[in-house]
Amino acid sequence: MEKELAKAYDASKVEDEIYKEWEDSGFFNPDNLKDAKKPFVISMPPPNATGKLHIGHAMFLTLEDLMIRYHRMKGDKALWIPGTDHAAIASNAKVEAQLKEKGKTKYDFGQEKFIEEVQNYISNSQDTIRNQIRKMGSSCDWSRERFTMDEGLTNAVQTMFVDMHKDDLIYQGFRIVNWCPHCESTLADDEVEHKDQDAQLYYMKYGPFIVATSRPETKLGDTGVAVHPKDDRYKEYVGQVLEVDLAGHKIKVKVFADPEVDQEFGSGVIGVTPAHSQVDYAFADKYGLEMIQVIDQQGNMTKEAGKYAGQSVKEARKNFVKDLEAVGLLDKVEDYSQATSICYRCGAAIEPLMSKQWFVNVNKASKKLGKQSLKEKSIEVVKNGDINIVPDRFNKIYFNWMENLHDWCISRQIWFGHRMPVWYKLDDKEKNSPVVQVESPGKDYIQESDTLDTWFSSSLWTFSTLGWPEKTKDLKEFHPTQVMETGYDILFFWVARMIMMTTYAMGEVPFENVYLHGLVRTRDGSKMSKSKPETIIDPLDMIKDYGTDALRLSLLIGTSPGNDIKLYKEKIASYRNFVNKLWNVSRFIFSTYEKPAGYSDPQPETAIDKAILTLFDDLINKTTKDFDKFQFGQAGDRVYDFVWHEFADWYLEISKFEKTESKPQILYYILENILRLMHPMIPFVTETLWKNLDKKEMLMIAPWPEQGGYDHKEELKTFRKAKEIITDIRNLRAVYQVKPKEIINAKITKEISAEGQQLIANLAKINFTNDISKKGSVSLEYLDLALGEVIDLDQEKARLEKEKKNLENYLTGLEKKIKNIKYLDNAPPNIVEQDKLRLEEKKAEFEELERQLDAI
RNA sequence: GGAUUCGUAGCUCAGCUGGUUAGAGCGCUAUCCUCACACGAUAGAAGUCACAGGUUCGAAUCCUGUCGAAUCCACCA
Repeated sequence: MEKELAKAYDASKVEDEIYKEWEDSGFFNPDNLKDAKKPFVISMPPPNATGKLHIGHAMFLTLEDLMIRYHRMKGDKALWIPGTDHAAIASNAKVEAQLKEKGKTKYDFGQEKFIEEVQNYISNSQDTIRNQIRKMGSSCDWSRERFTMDEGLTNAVQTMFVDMHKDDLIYQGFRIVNWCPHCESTLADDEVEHKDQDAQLYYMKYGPFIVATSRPETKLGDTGVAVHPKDDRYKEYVGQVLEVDLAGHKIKVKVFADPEVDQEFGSGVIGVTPAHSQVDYAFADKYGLEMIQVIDQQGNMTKEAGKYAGQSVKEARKNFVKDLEAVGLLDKVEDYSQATSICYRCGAAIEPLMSKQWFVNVNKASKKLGKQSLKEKSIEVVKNGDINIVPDRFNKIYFNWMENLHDWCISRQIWFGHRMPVWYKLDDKEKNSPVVQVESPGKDYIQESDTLDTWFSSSLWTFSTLGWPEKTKDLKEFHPTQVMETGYDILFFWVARMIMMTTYAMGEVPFENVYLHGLVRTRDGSKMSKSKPETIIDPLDMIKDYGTDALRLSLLIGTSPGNDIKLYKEKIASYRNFVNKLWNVSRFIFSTYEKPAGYSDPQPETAIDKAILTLFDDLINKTTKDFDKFQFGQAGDRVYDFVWHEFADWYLEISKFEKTESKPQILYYILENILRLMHPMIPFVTETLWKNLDKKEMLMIAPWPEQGGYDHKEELKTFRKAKEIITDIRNLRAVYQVKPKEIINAKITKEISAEGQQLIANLAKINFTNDISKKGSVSLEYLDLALGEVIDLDQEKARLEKEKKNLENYLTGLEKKIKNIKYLDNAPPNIVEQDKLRLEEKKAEFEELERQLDAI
């Protein structure tokens, strides 16, 4: 023992120092784990380099660090690769917002200068984030840290693009895409959110029809009218081309019949606007309709919109409706709830627009994928078990999404992001003849100004971080990775795309297991949001107040894979209390006993010794199994219970009077192995306490505990029985308000071992004597207790009667069960055996109760 | 319109392939500043496991339906 331990554990005093020792040791880097062979690799989901960590990050850092530390202790070559994501759209938006505060826009800077601004901003955020990851105790390999826009990863992105283009899996296409007028960029289908909004449905007179629409202004670009083939109301018009006058704006529409049309909705007539609706575009394709674009990329009306040209969509709608009304073309307006598309980043309404973009073809068979498409391959590797998703209900969700996947639009019109390796001749204004290669083809070429979807680069994350496309040693040794741990909210955005891109590029899966955690929510179950700052739990504040270990436990215990958790201060505080309990257990052991020689193989002497070692063996076994099955919450719960309610509450208390040579051995043995078992969950306090064991090596690389081979079932039973008797006596004391210090006389009425007597005497404050006064005495199984004058015999009788009744009911049920022939025929023998034993035990208890009642 | 999850003590949740009289933490009640810990100790109260059926010797656990909460997917003008 070097120094006295403080009365209470102060996390803030030790955590930074301990982290530095870990980091300096070099063991975060698996190359320094000398005897380790089997790789265990996790690629850290790279946080967006846009600000600071939130509680969701704390969640994944806790879970991933737990797995990494567990495997490192098990002797695996544990590698956790950290990194950050450039988060193209988010970074652009953040910096643009900052500029706006200064009254400027990105156009004041120009693309080059603006990108510099973004880079400055990102590099600041990265520093913050690195420190915060350290604060959580994360044992990741900083020497391998990557950034989605560093040189290596940029090379990977461009190489991938060129490869896929060669294989026709990336192509340029002119079609309807999701356009966010606020971000001024395209979005992928899954970056669009659908929300029901209160809207108006306008019924307008439209030639011979009435057409219902929520967006009247788009009707200016109509080129078709769709009705149902069986709708007799409109039969005569099908096949005709009509000229329709919309308050002075003339359009030509071709009438056609299609079974897709719902006769019940609106008027049963659809005005078809191919340039501004996905559905209508499909119609146009099928029936050969013209396309007229009436809305531009800023969300304003084009010159095709006639007198409304230049107006915003909103203005145009108002004015157009007014005009319709003026000439009596507006039939009626109804309120209804409309499923509107909004941008998942900024919340602006999405405009479906025609545009030339780059796409990943998910349906085209590829030689590289054994003649399967990206989609088919991605489904296959999950179906055949190459990838295991935890919890498995997400399999279904994954398959459903994959099966319905459309081509992925990967080009974005924002300035900051990966430039595409695409070049056009200077005079190719329409961008019709792209040259796809990493290097510029020559001076008379300019590079495509669009950038790539952020998820394109992150989908390469597991292998680009290991050096791909170079054939590096790391790539060979550490890919595929073992676990991808992330939130279920990015299953599609990220996990699915990693599977798609990695199976193509590497011919293998990116990871063997996917562990999906839930979202951290507020106490009432709502999402923590920036608009309600009081609901946000800042991990750094919690670390300051309660320590990192307490925060980590609060994110582990009581959680299960895929399920959301509610987090609040009181919860974290209760785990702070646990950490302090562990601290004081250790403090007691260290200050009471010198470290005994040879304690790693303790020799139990008493029944209690044997019982606690048996329980502890079981704990080691179950914790290991739970970790292997990703049941971290359960593992935490179990260890918590053992430490507090078996080891501290009973064994430690017993060691205070049952003085044997075995005690210091066993106390040190169990304590040391508790520190090992709990290290992956609460690394700081365990490593700090470990120092008092004077070990050569740090706990972080100490071997994972193995069972000691203690299996003393009889002694365990004795221990349980003793606890029961002691609790019963304590209960009586409480009921009759015997002073805690007062010693009760008792006579033994059945055989009871000397060890048992000692336990009862000390823990229930009993003095054994044959001379107890009959008055005010009560009989308990094994004992007659004299409770002095305090006892109320009537009250005691009533208490016992109640207990007897309970037991009687239970016994009746059990007896009936055991006599049931069907039960005997069907139940497994061990269950029957168990029940018979229980029946005997309870019968004995019942008889004892009767005896006690007679005595009163 | 498809799909999923959840509904267990006042609150937050465990309970994995059906087998003790259903558990924990917080809160609550009572007694204690007992020589590791008041971030503590001891004892206790508290649940028809949403509801209704079914399968089974046996159901909180499996199946069906109902009600309630939430989430995801989807091109309803």
